[in-house]
Amino acid sequence: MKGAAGNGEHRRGLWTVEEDRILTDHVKVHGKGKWNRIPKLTGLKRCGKSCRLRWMNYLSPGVKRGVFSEEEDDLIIRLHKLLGNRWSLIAGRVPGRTDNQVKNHWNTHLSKKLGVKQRKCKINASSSKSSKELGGANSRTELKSNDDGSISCRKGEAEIHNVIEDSSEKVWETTSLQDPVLIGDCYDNFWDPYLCAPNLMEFLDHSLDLFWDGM
DNA sequence: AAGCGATCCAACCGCTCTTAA
DNA sequence: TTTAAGAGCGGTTGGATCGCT
Repeated sequence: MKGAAGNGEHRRGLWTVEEDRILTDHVKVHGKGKWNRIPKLTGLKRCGKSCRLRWMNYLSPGVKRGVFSEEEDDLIIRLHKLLGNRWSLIAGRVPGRTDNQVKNHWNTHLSKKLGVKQRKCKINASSSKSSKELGGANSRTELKSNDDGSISCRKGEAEIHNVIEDSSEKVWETTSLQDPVLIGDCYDNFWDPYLCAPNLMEFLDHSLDLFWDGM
């Protein structure tokens, strides 16, 4: 690994069972947040950022582990086509999966499966470098399509959100009249129309069509 | 069994955004 | 309005494991 964190003050590398236990116990008692205070309060020799990442990507009870299902793959591929490398947004629509998981899965499996060339998203709206190059906050609202078909920018993030949410609502309206058909190992207490609607991909395709028509 | 390259994925970094004082 | 701290994001790295020779 690289860089400034290796100053001897904080441990790096894989987390031990004991460290996991300490962090889990702390979050159970105090809740999430104030990550930078956790090392002081618990004695963990990890930086706050590392604690947050470990909780979000591994220890949080909502995190699903194991292989990705066909449905998840399909959903990720479609969302990536719409959103590009907006991993957190994509992960937000894939229940139980974190942005890191989705990103890794895309880079190691799906991009190969689709034959997508690895290339950087030059106008990725959340990319620190690109937003700097494009000059600040407005860069989030100007989009254009990439060679690989993904959208980099043109509509604002909120609008993209709206398209996804609209689609979600339509799926919900329709499917709530039916008995849910759970695909794969859906979570207890979690029901996501994207995963459960029989025709969910048609809805998503339709919403994508509407999205493109409006551009 | 040993060596070695390929693959996977957890973890880190640098940066921006958000929020509270 | 400014500023500092906290939170979050995407890109990248490197250690562990796998599979082939």
